[in-house]
Amino acid sequence: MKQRITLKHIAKIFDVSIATVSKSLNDSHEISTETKEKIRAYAKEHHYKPNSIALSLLNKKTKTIGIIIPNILNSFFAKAFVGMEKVASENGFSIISCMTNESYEKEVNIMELLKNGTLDGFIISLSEGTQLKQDFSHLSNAINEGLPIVMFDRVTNSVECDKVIVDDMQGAYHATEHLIKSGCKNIALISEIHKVSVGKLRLKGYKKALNDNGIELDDSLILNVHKKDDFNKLLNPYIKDNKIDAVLSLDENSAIKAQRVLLENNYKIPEDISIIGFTNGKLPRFVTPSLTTMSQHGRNVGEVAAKMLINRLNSEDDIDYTTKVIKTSLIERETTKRL
Amino acid sequence: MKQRITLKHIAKIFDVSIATVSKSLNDSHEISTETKEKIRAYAKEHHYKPNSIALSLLNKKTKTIGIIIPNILNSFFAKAFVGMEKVASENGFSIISCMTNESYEKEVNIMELLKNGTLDGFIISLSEGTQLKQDFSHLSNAINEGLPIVMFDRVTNSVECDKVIVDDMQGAYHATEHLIKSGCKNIALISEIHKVSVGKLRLKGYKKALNDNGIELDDSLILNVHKKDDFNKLLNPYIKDNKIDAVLSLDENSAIKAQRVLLENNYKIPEDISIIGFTNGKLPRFVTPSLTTMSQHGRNVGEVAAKMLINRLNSEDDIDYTTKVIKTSLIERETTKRL
DNA sequence: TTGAAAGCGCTAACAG
DNA sequence: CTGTTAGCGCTTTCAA
Repeated sequence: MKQRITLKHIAKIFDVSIATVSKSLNDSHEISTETKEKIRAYAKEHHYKPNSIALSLLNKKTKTIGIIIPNILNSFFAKAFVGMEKVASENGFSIISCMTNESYEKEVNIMELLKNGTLDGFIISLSEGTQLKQDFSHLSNAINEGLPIVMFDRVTNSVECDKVIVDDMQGAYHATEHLIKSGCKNIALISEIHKVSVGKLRLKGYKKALNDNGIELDDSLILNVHKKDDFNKLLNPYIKDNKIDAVLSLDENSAIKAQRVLLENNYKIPEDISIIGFTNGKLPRFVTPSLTTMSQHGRNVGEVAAKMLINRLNSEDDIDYTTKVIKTSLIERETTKRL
Repeated sequence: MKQRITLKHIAKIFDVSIATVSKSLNDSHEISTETKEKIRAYAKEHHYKPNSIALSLLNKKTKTIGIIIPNILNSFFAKAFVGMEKVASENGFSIISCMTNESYEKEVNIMELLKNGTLDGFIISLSEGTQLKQDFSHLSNAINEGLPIVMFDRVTNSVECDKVIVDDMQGAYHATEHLIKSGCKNIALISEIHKVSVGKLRLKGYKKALNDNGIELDDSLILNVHKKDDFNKLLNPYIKDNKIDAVLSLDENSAIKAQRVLLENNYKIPEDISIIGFTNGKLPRFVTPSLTTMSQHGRNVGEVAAKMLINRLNSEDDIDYTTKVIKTSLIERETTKRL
């Protein structure tokens, strides 16, 4: 195992000072072309690489950003992550990533751990636990300590910072209206995410769409479910009495689960029952019949978030905080009737 | 924005030396309880955090590992990533992650970039480009420079290092034999990954299983496809003449794509045609009929890989390189007949 | 054109 | 018990 080569090594070789070597490698005009060339040649040949830890210590900048997401197995977050990684790497930033698994404690611990000088800033989507607890001091502390934060998707008004969100309410409104226009009147709403901000906003959009279209809200059609719930049992009451003609799912999984149950009960989709889901991963595309979904453009969300943070980090002066809204779009597939 | 608080600050406050403060906070017995307590109290109150960049420079250890994967949107890699993140965080390591998008150049660039002192070691699954080019010098260089590497899943014999692999050949063998035992004789093999090591191994397992069971290999049943290929066209010749009674897919997507086409052509699954796929993400579970797959236990692979690297980093003396093999297991669902 | 010195934040050996 | 010093690898005055 070779020792990593440092300025000191090179200095010794040529019997010059460390400063001379440093300046040579930085192509300073202070140094004679001759020395510069021999030093640079040597450095190249021996694959000299500046130690970025030393540089970080000196510059108080690490060119690294922390990305904190609830769960990378969720395809929206995965896509957002891909977008961030792309933008970061294009701009010479590295990414340190962590998953909270929806836990407030993990989120706080991670942030405490990473507020140790290794990062220039954070991009975060709040954990469910945090949105329940409504305690954001770990975030505001970070900002106070000079670590800028960009929040995306799951955000809070209680912290002032840059944000990238999806037009959740508008998206759900649009989806609901689409179902109504295609003739559906009894639209069940299924959600695994009623506890987080985006879930609440989407619910609002659903209600508003019903209202605007003169359909009375039937609370019994709103199903707040849990990941492990048995969809068969859940949906049975609605299926038996033909109570519903459409399902709007607010999260990634429940649309697919509902679809399975409906198919098993020999419903024709979309003739008998239409379905629209949120989050446009592989699942909706490959399922049979393929699922109409609201795309949240995860990759785009990620790109924008990373750009916002990097802009702030690269700029000298303070920039006003802004919130960018990414438009959702309805991807029509086979679980909805054509208008 | 508050300045980050340093030992120097605290030293000035109490008019003691920096060393005293350092020792106090490290609970050195050299310091009087009195001073120790007042200094620690102050530090706590003001949320003092040691600057880990400075510590890294001093210790020449960053407690950070780099994870390089082809693509996080692949659910095997995503699961492996989750496993690594878990183990790393349990052991106080941070993770810097990058995606190569299957590109050799990106892989090399990333590694060059990260060989700058920010990392203690790498965990990598080779990009398709690298496996095609068969140039691994960026990896062996890293090892020579004292950066240990653990390779997982897509590995190469050309580099000596720790490895975690899946028993790909055995897995494919098992899957093929399962199909044979359930009465299938004409088993089409579809693969998007014929260019990478694991794809080749799985192909071997398929061939061996046929051979061991007295079925002659029919090369025309081996379909090397590309992501964007139209599966309808691809499968048509086989479907038309009833040439196949089973499909074994070696990658994550093609099983599902094949299933779609077969369903559209009114085949009964598994009665007419059985299907087995590789990689056990959400897709196979939620699809109708649900898909029998070989699970590669991605999370487990990731955990083991991270443990291997961390063990090596934490241990003083050299450890012999080892290769761990994670067993695949067949998850029987609805696309195969019960034996 | 080159070098000496200071400093980024911290620890550790050694002195006092 | 406390402080001084040196040093991790690097850049940047300032002096020679």
